[in-house]
Amino acid sequence: MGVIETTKQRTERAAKVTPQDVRALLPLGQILDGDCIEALRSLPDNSVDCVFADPPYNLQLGGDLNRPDGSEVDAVTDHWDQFDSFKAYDEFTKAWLIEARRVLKPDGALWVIGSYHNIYRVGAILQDIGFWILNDIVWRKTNPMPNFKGTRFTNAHETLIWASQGEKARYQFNYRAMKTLNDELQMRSDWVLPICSGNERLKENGTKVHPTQKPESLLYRVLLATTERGDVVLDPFFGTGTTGAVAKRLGRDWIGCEREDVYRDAAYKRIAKELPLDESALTTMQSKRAAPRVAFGAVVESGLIKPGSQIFDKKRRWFATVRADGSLECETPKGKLQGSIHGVGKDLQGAPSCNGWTFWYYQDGDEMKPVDAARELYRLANED
Amino acid sequence: MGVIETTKQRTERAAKVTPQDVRALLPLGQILDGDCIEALRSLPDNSVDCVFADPPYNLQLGGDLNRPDGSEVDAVTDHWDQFDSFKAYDEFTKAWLIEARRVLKPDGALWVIGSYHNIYRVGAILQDIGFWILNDIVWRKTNPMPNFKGTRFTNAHETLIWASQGEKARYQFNYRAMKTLNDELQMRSDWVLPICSGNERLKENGTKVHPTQKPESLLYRVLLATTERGDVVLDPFFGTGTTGAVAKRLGRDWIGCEREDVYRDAAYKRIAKELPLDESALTTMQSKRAAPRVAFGAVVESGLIKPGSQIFDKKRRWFATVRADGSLECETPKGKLQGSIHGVGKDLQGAPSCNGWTFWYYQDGDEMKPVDAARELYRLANED
DNA sequence: GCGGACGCTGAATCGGCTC
DNA sequence: AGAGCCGATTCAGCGTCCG
Repeated sequence: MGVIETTKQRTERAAKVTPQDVRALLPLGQILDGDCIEALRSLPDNSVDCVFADPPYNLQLGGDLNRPDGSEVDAVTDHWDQFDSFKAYDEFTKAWLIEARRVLKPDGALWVIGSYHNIYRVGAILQDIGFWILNDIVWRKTNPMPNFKGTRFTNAHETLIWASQGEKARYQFNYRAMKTLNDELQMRSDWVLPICSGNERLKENGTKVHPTQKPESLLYRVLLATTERGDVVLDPFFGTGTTGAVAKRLGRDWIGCEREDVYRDAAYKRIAKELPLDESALTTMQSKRAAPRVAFGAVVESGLIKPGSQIFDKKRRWFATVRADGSLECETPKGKLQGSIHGVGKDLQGAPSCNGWTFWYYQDGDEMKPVDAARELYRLANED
Repeated sequence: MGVIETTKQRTERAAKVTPQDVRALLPLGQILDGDCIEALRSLPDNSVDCVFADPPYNLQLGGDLNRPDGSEVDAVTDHWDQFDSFKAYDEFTKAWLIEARRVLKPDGALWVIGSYHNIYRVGAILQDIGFWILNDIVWRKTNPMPNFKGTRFTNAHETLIWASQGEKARYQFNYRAMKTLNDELQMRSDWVLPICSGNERLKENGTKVHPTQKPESLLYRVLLATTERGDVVLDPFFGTGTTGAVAKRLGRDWIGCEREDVYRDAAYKRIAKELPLDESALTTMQSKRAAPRVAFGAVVESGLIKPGSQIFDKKRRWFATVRADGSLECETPKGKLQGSIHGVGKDLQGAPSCNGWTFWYYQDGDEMKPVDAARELYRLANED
């Protein structure tokens, strides 16, 4: 299909323009007025890191809806047809998703939130046009509205879809920050968060400004998990600007689209009051992947683990001699093994792979310690 | 679209045959062999009350996955989960959904379970052909498989869609039984249940018979919520027969479709061992007036205290039968008492009030334990 | 017999860089 | 572009075995 572009093609096209060039063209910190699809069309290709979208849920869309060709959908009839309505909603959804995909960088990610009324339409279409679902997330509301008539289950959750540009596309996931946030357990796909109420809920003369204002805690988790400081977040259905407020607080840049004056005004006021967190607050836990790489040889060279000494696995089943260049030598019944701490560990266990840093131990006085402890010491001693 | 029939048309067509006529034509308690769509075609129109479907998820897994300790994950690589494309999967999905819709009575309901790999396809298609979504339900797993590589959120839930035949169609919802089961709070759209493991998991020579066996507690809640005694439940992807086993226990009739001999054999054996709960256990709370004040249902659902079993006071002066929704029934010289554990305890003693949790005991092996002990166990197993 | 250590496993779209 | 290498990464539940 013509709308689908491979990750490779996108990467090549993106490479023609430098990131600095593109960033300079972006209306950072602005809310684009007018129709969302038209507004998206004004933005350059491959230019934002994250799209967060909270599209309309209602399938009886009234005058809010234009087909991709610009014609207006007449959905307001007494006998409006369910199937016509799905068709119109699908066209609208496909149009904004295609624009979002164009604007998003090849290694950017899309978030969409919805309920059972629309999320199956949205999910199927985003898969159709080439997005690759990474997770779906359930926002479990601590305080949902009850089902007053007792006719169904209390609708106590909404669904978010997180998707990359394609199956092979890269994406940002701050694993360590999420694990830290969740009490040292992996963050799960179900998030328990209260709905937006109290002081956080924007009100004008006692009535809520926007009917579906999302809680900041939800955006906080989304942005902390899948963006970095300085990233650009685009929200095509900006409303009263929850995305912008949280982005500003977390040191991310933002762009919004919103056609209603009332919402835009409220959002600008709200975001102006928001203060970015300072440097130290924004520093999050980094995974080992992001730590500077240290060769085992450097640890040996530094003397933390001595050449000629023996290292061994936790149960002392295997012993190996450390050589001057950081390679290992190990006598086995089947012959002599030699190689890296990883390779020898792998071969000894007959495993598909091995992290030598945690597999091997060395003797330090009375204690045995994983060689990873020596790497830690090395990093501390050689910090910039 | 040709495949769509209005609720009115369906009702008129159904009226030509009496319910007794249709029921006599049904292969109750049988697992139909062969292709699911062909098998469904052999069933008459408008004849079953509920369809529960656990279709292939179309996982599209890449290479092997190893745990951090090097062991290999036993993934779902069965041939029945392989499809060439979204298009092929969609065609398959539409075909079985259309047949399910034809077989289902006009006031029947459909349940489908899936993950993010397939549920958006399924949800959009069932809307397209005229089903009307009543709720989506999130099964939050207490013990999901972790994300070993630290690349995404732990995939800790699956999604169920519950749909009627159309926007105006009637459907069965046992509101009172659900509220009783949930400690006198409305049952929510997120259900916290463990995955199928331990003795419940069917094994042959130490290996699991089916890679994706669902927990009985999940089917228990589905059938208790949306079917009545004597209803016919059809499962087009029967597997090892969880739907049939729970249907039999709850006094519902069932029909299955399954093309794998191994699964059919295991299912027949399993269901043969299952005993239906007796009359009193199956009588659930119907009206508000008879409503028990307390929540004992979740303990019953979890299997810690079995529906149909007897509980008794410390001195074994009184005995009561536990019903499927957590209410009690007790024969006395003065007549039959029914209600919550608290209400029945109170009436038996002629006391102004009674804490049923400490009044009632259940037999656990050789020991008798207060039902509060089972509540403790339940809390421990379901801590948030 | 009991408590703790250890082992196994579950619907999973589960790397990234260099050469 | 594919192969090779480096090395990061897991939670709850249940069963078994050992002291």
